Amino acid sequence: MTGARLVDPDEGPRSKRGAILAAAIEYFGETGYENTKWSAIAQQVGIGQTALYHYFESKAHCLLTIMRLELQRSRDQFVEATRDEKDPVEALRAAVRVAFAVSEHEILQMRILQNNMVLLAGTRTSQREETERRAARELVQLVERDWTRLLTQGMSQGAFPVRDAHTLALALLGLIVSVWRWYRPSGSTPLPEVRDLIEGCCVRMVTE
Amino acid sequence: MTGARLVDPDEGPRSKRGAILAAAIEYFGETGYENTKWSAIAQQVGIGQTALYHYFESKAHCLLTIMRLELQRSRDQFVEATRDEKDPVEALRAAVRVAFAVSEHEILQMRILQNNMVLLAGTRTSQREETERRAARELVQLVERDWTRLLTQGMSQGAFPVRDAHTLALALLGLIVSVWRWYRPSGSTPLPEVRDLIEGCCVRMVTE
DNA sequence: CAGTCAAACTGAACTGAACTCAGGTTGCTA
DNA sequence: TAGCAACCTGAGTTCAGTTCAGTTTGACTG
Repeated sequence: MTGARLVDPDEGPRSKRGAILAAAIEYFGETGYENTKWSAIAQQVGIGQTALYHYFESKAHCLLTIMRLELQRSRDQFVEATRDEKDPVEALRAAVRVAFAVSEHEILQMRILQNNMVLLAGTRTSQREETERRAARELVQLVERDWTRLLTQGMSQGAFPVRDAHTLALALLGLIVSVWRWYRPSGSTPLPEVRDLIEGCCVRMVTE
Repeated sequence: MTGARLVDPDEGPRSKRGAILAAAIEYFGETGYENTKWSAIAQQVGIGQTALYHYFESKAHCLLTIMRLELQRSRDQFVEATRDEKDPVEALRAAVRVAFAVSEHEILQMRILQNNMVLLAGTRTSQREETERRAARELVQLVERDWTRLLTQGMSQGAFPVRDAHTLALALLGLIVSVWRWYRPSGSTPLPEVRDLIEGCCVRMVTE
């Protein structure tokens, strides 16, 4: 476990960093990043707007932190779920299932991640923002490599027909994360049902 | 053909609306919506910033127009490509192929659409923005219904195993449009290759 | 070919949300 | 109980998007 909790271990006892992140996840996830006022988060936490700058360099820095934390968490989960699974098909199934084993807060974080992916492309002007951005980008590439490796291993073992593993990995990832664009806990299809359908799709996409 | 050209038929001969849309697609697509200054588009077109407001109520109104136009165009293409195709599998293949039969400018528009989908969720305060937003949302729902119908028909004909057609349609759509998040014409994998891979994935997802 | 009018445009001023500044307060540690 | 780092604040700044109050352009009419 690399560790991706909202509460950093090395922060003071009266720090509101965790509370700010929690409030930001709520607002950014429900209302959207552009649509939520930075000051609304301050109000929710019960501090003045300017106090936010004690913890984050900017609104974007906060967003990037949320995205990086979620990437870290989901990657850790992937690694743990697939580590000692020898059978490629079972490894793939485990990877998909763990991607959908999320709390309501984590659903919001995935949504935030998907809706603001574009932020990871261009470089940031401020120091700490750029650091978070690079870390997040790095994690995205790691995740892509993880999935690609899972596929190449399956192909070399003969479990999957040989195809462009990297592009196929991007396709699998695209399919899985696209769910967070439309899925709502209040919706008509429960998550386990979605999960099972997507799991089947992923397996069929790769095998045969 | 419903018609989704950049140049509206009922606009004056010295109108710069088309030029503004073209410039906006370039900037929003390459640099991102938030990252491009509204005034940069004015400069590109060769007018003052305030002249933009003669054509669009706001920067967001321009963006929503671009998104609506692209939705309209791609839906028209889908309808035309699948209209008189009886075989469900062939209809599916045709739908996927036409989704990837796009110009470079249309690739940018698809990217813009994907990166700003979140805008279609919340209501807009200004009149014309809200009109465009509703039109775009309506089109999204039509597209989802088109794909769902394609699947239900295939299922009732026994060409596809019976599954939750709507969720499966969302999955197919998610898979296809996710390509525009990472695909670059300058990248290593050419679009026809991507198209063939995705086409195969879609067919395998749905059949068997 | 002068007059008219709507379309097209402009510079200056306004707005609001993100952010900076110049300090003030709190409570843990020694 | 003194020091000091973490934590916080109100007042002010910035800047992109937007509004305002007109001015220019050119197609069409009489």
